[in-house]
Amino acid sequence: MTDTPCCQCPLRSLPLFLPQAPDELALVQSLKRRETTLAAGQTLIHEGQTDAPLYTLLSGWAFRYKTLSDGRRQILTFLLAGDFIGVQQKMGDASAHGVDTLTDARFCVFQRDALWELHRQSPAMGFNITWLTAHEESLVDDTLLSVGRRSAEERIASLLILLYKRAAALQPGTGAPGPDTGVSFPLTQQHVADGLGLSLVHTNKTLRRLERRGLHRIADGQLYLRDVKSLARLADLYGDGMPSQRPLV
Amino acid sequence: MTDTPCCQCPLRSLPLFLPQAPDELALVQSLKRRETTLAAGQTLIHEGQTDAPLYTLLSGWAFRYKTLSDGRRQILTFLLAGDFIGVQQKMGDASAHGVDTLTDARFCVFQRDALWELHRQSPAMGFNITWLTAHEESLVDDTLLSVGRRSAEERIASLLILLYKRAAALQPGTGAPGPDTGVSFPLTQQHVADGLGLSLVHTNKTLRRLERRGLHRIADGQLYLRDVKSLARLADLYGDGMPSQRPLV
DNA sequence: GACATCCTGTGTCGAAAGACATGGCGCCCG
DNA sequence: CGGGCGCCATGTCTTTCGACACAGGATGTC
Repeated sequence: MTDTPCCQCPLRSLPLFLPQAPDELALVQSLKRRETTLAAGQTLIHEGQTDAPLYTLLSGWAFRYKTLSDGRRQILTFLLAGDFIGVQQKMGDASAHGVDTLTDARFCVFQRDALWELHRQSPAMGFNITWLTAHEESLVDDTLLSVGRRSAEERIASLLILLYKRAAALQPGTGAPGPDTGVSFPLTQQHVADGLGLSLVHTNKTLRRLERRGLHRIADGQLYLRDVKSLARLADLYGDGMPSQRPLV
Repeated sequence: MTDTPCCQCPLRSLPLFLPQAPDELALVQSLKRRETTLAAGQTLIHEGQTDAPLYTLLSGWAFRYKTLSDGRRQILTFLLAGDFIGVQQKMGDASAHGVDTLTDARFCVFQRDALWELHRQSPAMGFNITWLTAHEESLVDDTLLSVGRRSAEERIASLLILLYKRAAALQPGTGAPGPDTGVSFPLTQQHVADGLGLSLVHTNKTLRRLERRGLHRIADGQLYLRDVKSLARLADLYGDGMPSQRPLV
């Protein structure tokens, strides 16, 4: 598979992403080093790695995580196409979190000083980076609320809805979450558990309970929300509509 | 109390903060609207508020939080002098969080479009904003690891160490955390509980247990770390030294 | 001074979630 | 084609943490 020029990036034609001015696109292109592909279950950035470059996730799923020394793992956020990776490790510092793939995934690789060059050469792109970073933080904020204050059922309901929305926004043609429109859902129950601060067993039992109550269904790597209303009520999410348009670097 | 020009801001003379070029300082000054003071326990930004301006916390303590509709509250991060507030709000719909003060606090108020103007007029300041936003996210990441995967004792040990370090870095003359050098600690046990996803009662009992074991002491609004080694081991923190230098907007 | 409020401290009890064990199913692979 | 492995499922038992109840000290206020 050969690299695609930024201006032909298939992501950019999705309605989820804001259009980019040609000169900004050229700037991004100039900072891009190459593309790279990783199989499912591989590590893109090791926890504690010092010299990780910047990436944009082009396709597939991944996740950021931290672990304790005895192996306990917390997934911080799930990464979908369009997510920008690596801003958090402050320049020259060790990356505080690891990044692993959930599926086969393709990444756009930027040179190390791209973060500064983007700011220097284009205030608009700098602003976009800030936007993406702040957005990413708000995802962590939401998860922290869940893990800190929601019950296991509520956490799972919340996760299913939020991931469904993000995945659907990347799947052109997926309309409102209906009982029979599925989105790709590559997480194992272990990932759900690690993302919500639950044990694997308890996650399994809770998922089964919700499924038996007819709230959702997971089969063949697809997630179906069979009763969004009930899920949203459970999660205490007054979730309006689809995520708003966002920049793409 | 009258406003202080940015160039005389007492924070800037602290070794914690990077020095700023004069023209950047002038830019920040030009976007500053005024200063404002809030008493302890007041709300600076309401959850769900859409048009909040940007702030820098000049002195005192505050915290960001989210609540569920039945009142359960999760504190996302604690804010200390130098923290920049409101980047997430500018992004529109998602994740409004509230900001309340813990102590009397003084804020620097910026006009609403300061975020964009900083990027536009100074790439270096834009980069600083990104840095601060990424840093803030890494604090939430740490908390999420705690709340998701650490036991109550471990969470509290971790919180005490991290807050101690942040507070000490703002208190010139505070050296290494010793058994008898205290830092200001204005949190009630309810705040600790809400920051760690614990109940008030369980927080109280856990704090008392650690205190009786001689790991720390809290008295008269001061926090003393009496056995940093043990605390760090408990928290699984390979905490090196003081926080590194950071920009100040 | 009587009272109200806020914060801390403790005890008992129950519920939610974790630990451990075991089994089944699909899949890959030698 | 049998064995190993990863993931899902479920039962039982234990632990952690939360809910409720109540008490005491400090502070503020009328």
